[in-house]
Amino acid sequence: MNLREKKAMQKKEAIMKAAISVFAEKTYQGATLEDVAQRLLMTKGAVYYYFKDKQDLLYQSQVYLLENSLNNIAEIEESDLPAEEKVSQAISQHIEYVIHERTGFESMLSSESILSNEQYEHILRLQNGYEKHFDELIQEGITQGVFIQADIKIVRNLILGAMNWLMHWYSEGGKKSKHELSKMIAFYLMRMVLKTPNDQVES
DNA sequence: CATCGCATAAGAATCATCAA
DNA sequence: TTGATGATTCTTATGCGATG
Repeated sequence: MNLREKKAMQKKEAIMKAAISVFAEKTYQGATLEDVAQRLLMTKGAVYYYFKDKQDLLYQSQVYLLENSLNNIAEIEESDLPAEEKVSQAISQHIEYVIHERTGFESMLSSESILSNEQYEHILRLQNGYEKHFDELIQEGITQGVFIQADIKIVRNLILGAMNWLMHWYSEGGKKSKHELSKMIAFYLMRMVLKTPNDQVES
């Protein structure tokens, strides 16, 4: 990727981030591309230079968020941390990202009706890919004997469900920083799968 | 009251054109 | 040549009075 392409990517990223927050504030239908453009002190013509149309902007924004999540978890998976630590990190990192880009993830829930089938299917594939990474991390813990013999799918959905529900109750003004909070939640969720001393004795 | 037709507005998308 | 502009055209939604 040459310099020019990198620059263009940065610009696209900036537009996508602006779009995510504008869509979150005014809803997709309620927001105009002028709103998005104004946030970056550009004109809507410039937005059309980078994106085919409004729907394309929404689609690419969501792909962008998901791909970032995927990269994050893949990085953790490839690291040489103990399995227990990997899952714990994946959880707290997911939480911090969801809080950080809360608005974008919220709108992902309602985008099914807006995006084309192909677009939505691609989003789903990315989500599945993310879940798969999570499953692999959990499996690792089980194989290494630090987690209980759990049903991976159920455990994964419980963890993801708990994390994604967070965006409904999290508030900026809370006492805990998002870092503290994510660590706490990771701690609680981990207890669902971690072996306790009792488990160790049995097996 | 329902609805038809029309005016108006707002937003989406295109296009000629410009500056760096 | 590329990125960006802003005027424009196209499209859709909204209001609203006239008409049956």
